[in-house]
Amino acid sequence: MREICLPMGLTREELEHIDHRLVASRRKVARGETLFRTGDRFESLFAVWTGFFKTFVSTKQGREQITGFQMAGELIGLGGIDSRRHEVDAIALEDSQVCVIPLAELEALGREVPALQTQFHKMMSREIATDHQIMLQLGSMHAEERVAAFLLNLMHRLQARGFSASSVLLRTSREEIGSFLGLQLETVSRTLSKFQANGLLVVRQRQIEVTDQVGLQRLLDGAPAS
Amino acid sequence: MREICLPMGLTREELEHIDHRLVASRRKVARGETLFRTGDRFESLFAVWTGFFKTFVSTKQGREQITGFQMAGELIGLGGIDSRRHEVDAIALEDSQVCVIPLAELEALGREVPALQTQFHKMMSREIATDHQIMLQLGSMHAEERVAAFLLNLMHRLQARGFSASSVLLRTSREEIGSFLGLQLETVSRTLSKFQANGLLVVRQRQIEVTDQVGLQRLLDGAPAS
DNA sequence: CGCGAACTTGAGGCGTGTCAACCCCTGTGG
DNA sequence: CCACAGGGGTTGACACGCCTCAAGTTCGCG
Repeated sequence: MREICLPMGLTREELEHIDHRLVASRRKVARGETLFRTGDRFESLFAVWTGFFKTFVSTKQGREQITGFQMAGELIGLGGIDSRRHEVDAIALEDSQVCVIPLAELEALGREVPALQTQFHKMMSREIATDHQIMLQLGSMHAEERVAAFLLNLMHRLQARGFSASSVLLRTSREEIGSFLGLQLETVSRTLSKFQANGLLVVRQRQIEVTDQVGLQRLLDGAPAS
Repeated sequence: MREICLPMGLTREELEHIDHRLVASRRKVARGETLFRTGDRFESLFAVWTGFFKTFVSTKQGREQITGFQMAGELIGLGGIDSRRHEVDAIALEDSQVCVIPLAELEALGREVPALQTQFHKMMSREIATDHQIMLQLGSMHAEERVAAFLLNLMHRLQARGFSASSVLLRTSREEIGSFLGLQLETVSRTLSKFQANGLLVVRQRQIEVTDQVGLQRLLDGAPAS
């Protein structure tokens, strides 16, 4: 399987056609390093190749809201196309590599290769649908439901990439999880402790062993917490 | 000025080329009527032509989170492109008309008219950026800040369409505002009453007269409520 | 004109925020 | 190899903002 940066259901010929034209360059981003900042001029999208990122918006007063965590195969920067300025900060949470995808190139190639165009639209659409689910969490769920949803979502994405079905190594601090979920870090910590007390999982720092995935899911399906 | 459904910075010739090919049909949607439901097969986007809509996601238990209110010139259904299924319900809040835009047509035309393609990408991107701002509200703002942000956003969008700068006729119930902001309807009502008591605005049912827009903005910029 | 939905307002409870103390890892330098 | 520093994490006590429940009012619509 050829290495590609946009994981798209394209034929081999289409891939040959695209590949080196689309991905202008690779870029390494060390843990803690900033990929781009809010207000930076937008020219390219970034596809995560290896590693893990967070993106966040902030208020003038410095409050931050994490808008997403991105792993291999996911795009960063889609919100900046409209204004030609990035509207989030993007920071690597571990040593990472990204593919740089100039938007102008992507649009031009999309005109030649309809399957690429369609794939791009699907990826934008998926981000919108995902964001709506996050709104649902932030707007209508209690702390335990939010944390359960966060863990399950992370597990599903890791499983889709071939990682363990039950063991999750968080790349994020409690504070970052809290910022994403609209909770304080203490609430995240307490919730994880409670899940452990209830036999749903075992916490060891950032290593989470989920022993009862069904039980976590049941929290989301309306079962009252015990 | 010719009537168009995608308000795009296109030349006259480009418009001639597109218009009747792109907009397959118009559709009237009466107040309270459903445009589409979650799970419905996705084939077309909808551009609001006249009127006002809400979109919302729901949990299995029936909790609802409104993900947005759409007015003239805004697209509905972008989140359904990826899965080919709608991922929200869309309901008209007043008698409305929408343009039906088959996605296949839009993509095909986008290949012929780059400016249309770019415009479409911008509109998807704008939805993403907007959603991030909503996450910021839901995740990190207090009730008063959320209501202030909601009102200011509504005023800006109405002003951009040539409506009054200070008088807003809400098309939404307190409950719908609360669902959008992650608050209970009583909290919305109380907050509006408090704003009135503080001289920021005058509430008469769904008619809001904003008498101190700067004061509302100051609430968002970190001034403590009085 | 009258019914029901929408809205307002109050009282009290609860979930999460806030503040603080302590612990546990990790990495670093002696 | 150990001592130490420091950030990240856990846990407790308390406060408070918002939710919940309830009653009463107003308005819109049939």
